[in-house]
Amino acid sequence: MRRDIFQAIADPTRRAIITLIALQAMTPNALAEQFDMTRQAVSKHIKILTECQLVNQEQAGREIYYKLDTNKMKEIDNWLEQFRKIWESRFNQLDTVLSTIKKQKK
Amino acid sequence: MRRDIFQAIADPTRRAIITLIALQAMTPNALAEQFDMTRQAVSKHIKILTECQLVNQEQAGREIYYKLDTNKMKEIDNWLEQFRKIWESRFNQLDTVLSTIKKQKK
DNA sequence: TATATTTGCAACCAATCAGTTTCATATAGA
DNA sequence: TCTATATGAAACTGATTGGTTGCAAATATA
Repeated sequence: MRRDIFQAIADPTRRAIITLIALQAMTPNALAEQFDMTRQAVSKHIKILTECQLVNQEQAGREIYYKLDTNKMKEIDNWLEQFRKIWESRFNQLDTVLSTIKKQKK
Repeated sequence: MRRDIFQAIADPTRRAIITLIALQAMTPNALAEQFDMTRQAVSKHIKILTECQLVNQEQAGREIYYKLDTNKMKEIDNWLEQFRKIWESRFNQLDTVLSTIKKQKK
C-alpha cells in the first residue's frame, strides 16, 4: 500500500478532492457529498492522499478537517522541471525548422 | 484502454521512459535494454504513452524512433497552475501565523 | 444515560494493470 | 531467396485498484 504522489494524482476522484481541499479544509462527510460514491470510498481516497503526505488532518471534536499539503505538490512540479527546459528549447528548435521550411519554399 | 496523462505518468517505468526519450528519440529495443523486463512489456508502456499522445513515433526502415511530445507534458503543468498560486500565498499565511505565535510568546 | 453523528477499518468483489509467453509481419542483409 | 532483426498484437496470469456493505469506536446531544 506504499503509493507515491504520481499514483495518488492518477485517480480523477483524488484530483477532485485535492482541488476541493486546496480551497478550504473539509471533513470526509462534506467531501463525500460532492461525489457519487459512498463516504467510505471517499475516505479510502483520503487515506491514500494522507499516506502520500499530500493531505494533513486537523481534529475538531469528532470531526476531522483535511487540508492540502502544498509542499508535497511541489514534488510534481520539481519532476516537471527537467522537461520545462526541453519544451522551452524545443520552441526554439521549432522556430529554426519553420524558418528552414520557409527558406526552402522560396 | 482510454487512459489520461495522469494515469500515464503514474507508472515508474513510464516516467523513466519519458525521461529517457526526452533527451533523444529511441527505439523500443534500445529502451528495453534499460529495463529489467521483456521488450514486449516496454512496448506496452510505449503504447499507453502513445495513446495519451505523450509520445510521437518516426519510422526509419524497420526501426521506430519514439520521442517525447512536450506539448502534452504541459497539460500536467497547467493542472499544477491552480495550486501554484496557493502555495505561493500559503507562504505568506505561514509568515503571519509565525509572527502571531511570536507575539503570543512575548 | 441513551441515542444520533462522524469517522475509520475489515472483508469482499469485479475490473484493470503490468508483466509474461507465443506468434505474425515487415524490413535488412548475406 | 533465405535468414536474421525489429516490432506489434493476442492470450494468459497474478497482483492491485476502486468500489461496496457491515461493523466498531469515539464524540455530541437529548
